Parts: sequence; structure tokens; C-alpha cells
Amino acid sequence: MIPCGGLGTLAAMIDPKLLRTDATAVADALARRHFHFDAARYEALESRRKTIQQETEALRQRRNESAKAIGIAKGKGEDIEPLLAAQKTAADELNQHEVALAEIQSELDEIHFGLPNLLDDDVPDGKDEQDNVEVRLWGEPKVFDFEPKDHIDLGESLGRLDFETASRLSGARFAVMTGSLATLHRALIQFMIATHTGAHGYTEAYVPYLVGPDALYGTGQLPKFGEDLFKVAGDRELYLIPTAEVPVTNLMRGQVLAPDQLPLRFATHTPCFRSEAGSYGQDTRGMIRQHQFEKVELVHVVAPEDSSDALEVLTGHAEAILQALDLPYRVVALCAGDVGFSARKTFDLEVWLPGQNRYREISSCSNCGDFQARRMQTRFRAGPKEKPQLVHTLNGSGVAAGRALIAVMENYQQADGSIVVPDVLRPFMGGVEVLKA
RNA sequence: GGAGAGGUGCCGGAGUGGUCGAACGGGCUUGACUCGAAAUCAAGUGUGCGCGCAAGCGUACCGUGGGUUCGAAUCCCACCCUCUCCGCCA
Repeated sequence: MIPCGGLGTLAAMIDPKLLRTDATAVADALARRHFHFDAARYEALESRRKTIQQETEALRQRRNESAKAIGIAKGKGEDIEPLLAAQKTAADELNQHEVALAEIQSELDEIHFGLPNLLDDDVPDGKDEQDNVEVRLWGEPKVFDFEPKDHIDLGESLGRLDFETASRLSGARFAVMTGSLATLHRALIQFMIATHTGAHGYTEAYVPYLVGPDALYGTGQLPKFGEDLFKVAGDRELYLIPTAEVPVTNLMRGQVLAPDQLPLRFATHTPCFRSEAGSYGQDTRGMIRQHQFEKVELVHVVAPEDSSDALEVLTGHAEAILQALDLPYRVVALCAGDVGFSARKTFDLEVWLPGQNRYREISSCSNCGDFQARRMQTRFRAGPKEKPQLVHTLNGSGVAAGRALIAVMENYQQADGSIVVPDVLRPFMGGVEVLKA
């Protein structure tokens, strides 16, 4: 049984009305993602559900009426034995229907929770990363008059980055940083939070790093992507957050917001924990892909008509960080096959890494539309007489701190292996202006 | 971790097996009164799902999940959360 957090019996992700009225259209739309949705099977299940539900409700109606009659008869002191006998058989029939209904409902829920979000019309077609479309380019890769090193060589020769010790403590995909490099890492986080809460007007949020399954269903990590998560041992079902998107977006779970509360904008720094199952052999060297990394996450909760603009604004806020750090980057629009499960449209920011001689993802900004809101039952009421309607949610990294650190190291390196601290980070560096061995 | 109390609608707060989606009070909305406001009076005021053009009707929901019963907000079990006291602790 899929938990819905007591927020309704039929929490789907795509609009269930659309599914019921036009499953074929949904199947066609999802085909762009190269996702196969068996509309015929769904429609068969759905029509069975409808029949059984109507029968069940009719039986319940009779049961309720009879039970009431029994109560009245008893109150008058009449003999209720014959009534009870009839009720008993009716109850058995009802029970059978309820079991059948629950079965079909859970079968439908499984389908519902497995469907990815519908894409925005302007998401480019394509199969994978190769087909993503560059939207704009900022800055130019710096030309070095020496052979630039990668962050691993730089960090290790500075004596402040240590993968060996980390692996003794925790195995592969962890890092230890010490001294000025650890400070530089923290300075990046401080700078990002300060910028977003200051110039960009975000509210800073501090949130739990361990969350229960309902939160993960809400944002879409569960039920399909459980293998990417670290589940902690203990008597409660808790997971380490893979991104602050999970606790922050779920802040409004189950709420009906007033229109003057929107838009909500949160900036949150948290560590993120990812099992990286299925990425064996990828980025095994260095800090690019770690089980634990720090990230500043931006979350918007907006009225439906505002979400398209909000995605542009949100992406711009992430870009502002890279611009302030003077790091060359490009913005790419993810193609249909590469957009994540919960998103309807996504821009990735890719920063230039001289050590790898290419652009690498440092931020991912997504408009999830009403997809997460429906799962979380987060709504707002446009007016006192209006019905509650689903909000739209957006999230984006603003930006990933670990990868930002790599980018700063590689872009600000000098011939002698030292690293110049970018101007905007100096207020957070306790006087250090250059990282030296 | 130990002991106790409790979780009901926007809020407060009744309700310990039957006609309870839920008394009463407050709030809010609308109407009446008023030049206007206050006060007063009257009506209305949850969400999901199903059927229906609609009005409406039905069904589910009283922390969550199970169970008992012809019938559960009310009884039983488990879990979660809140509060008070003790212990411990950043």
C-alpha cells in the first residue's frame, strides 16, 4: 500500500481527471519522454474501478440506512433481531466489494505514482544529454599560459584535500578537506546564502536532513527512486535527504495557503546524500560525484500562472552566483528524454572546468508545475469563495557548493599551484587571499 | 529513557456505540437596521471522490494505520505527535 500521508485516497501526480478522460493523450505526451504508458490497460482498470466503487457506495448507503433504522427501532424498544440478520448478510457483501475496491485502487495508485510529469510544450525533443539545447553562454573559458591542473591535483598538492583518509573512514566517494580549502568551501556557501537572502529576497530555511517516506513521495523520489537514497537504520523509516528540495518543498504539505502568502521563496543550505547506485565507474576520481555534498537550494511556491516566469527568475538567481564568481558557464534546456521525473521543464547550468576542459553541471532548475503540489496536497485559495487549487513548485540549486569549489579551484589556479580567492568570497575567508601549499 | 495527560472543523470547546459532518461559543461571508460605523437580528460558512446540465443526491474523512460491531468521533491494538514532571544532553 502506498502511503499518502492521510491526505486523500487518490493522490496521483498527473491530473487524474485528464487520465480518466483522455488516457491516450497522456500516453502520447509521455512518449516524448520515451516513457511507455499502457493507456488501454489503464482505461480497463479505471472503468472497473468506477463500477466497483459505485456498487460499493450503493451498498454502503443501504448499510447506513438500515443501521440507522435499527437504531431507531431499538430506541422504540422494538424487536430488532430480524433486522440484524438481514444486515449481517449485507455487511458480508459490502466487505467483499470493499476488498475488491481496495485492490484495484492500489493497482491504480501504483500506476499513478509511477507516471512522470507531463512536459512543457517548449521542452526540446530528444533522447538523452546529447540532445540538450544550449540556451546561452556566459563568459569565456580562460586561457592559461600553463597546463591547468584539475581540482584533485590542486587540492592534494596544497595538502588540503584528502580522498585516502576519507575512504578509510567511509569508503569511496567521500572527501576530507582541511584548512583554507575547507574555509573556501564554507565561504562559498556563506556567499550564496547571503546573496539569495539579501539581493534576491529569499527566506532562509533550516530543515531536517532526515525525512520520512511521505515527504519523499511528495517530491517524487519515492516510490520509483528509492535505490538512490540512503535509508537509515532504526525503528522508524527515515532517509537522508538527497537534496533540500525534499524537506523545503514539503514545508507546505497539506496546506491551503492564502494568495497573499505567494510567492514563497526559500533558500536553504544542506548537505545532500546520494547512494549513486548505477553510476559505478562515472566520475570516480575527485569530488564531482560524492555520496555527501553541500548545496544551496532555492525553492519557489507560486500561483500556477506565475510558474513559467518564476523558472526564468530562479535560473537567473543561480546564474548570478556564477557571474559574481566570474565563472564561465552555459545554460542548457534539457531535452524531453533528460528532464527529471517530477519536472515539466528544466534548465541546467554548466560551469567551465579547465581541469576537464569542458562544461559540467553545477545547477539544475526545474518547474514542477502542480505535480509535486498534487502529491503533497499543497493548495491555495485565490479568494474567500474560491475553491482551493494546486500551487506550482519550482526548485533549483543555487548552486552546488562542492562543484562550485571545484570550479573556483580550477578557474582561479595559478602556475605555482596556488589558488586566488575570488573577490566576493574574501569577506568570508578570514583574511586569506590566496591558497598556498 | 521513566511517569502522567491529551490529539475533534478557521479558533476555542462539547460529544464514551445508533437519527453526529459533528452541540455551544468565537471568527468569517451575506442580508436587515444605520448617513456611516459599532451593537443587534437572520441566514450561510470544510475537503476529496462518484452520479447529475444544474439544483442536488450519495460516499469517505473527528492524529495515522489496523481491528471489533448490523452500526464507531465514541470500544480494542499498534504507531506518530503535543503538553507536564523526572533523568540525560549540544
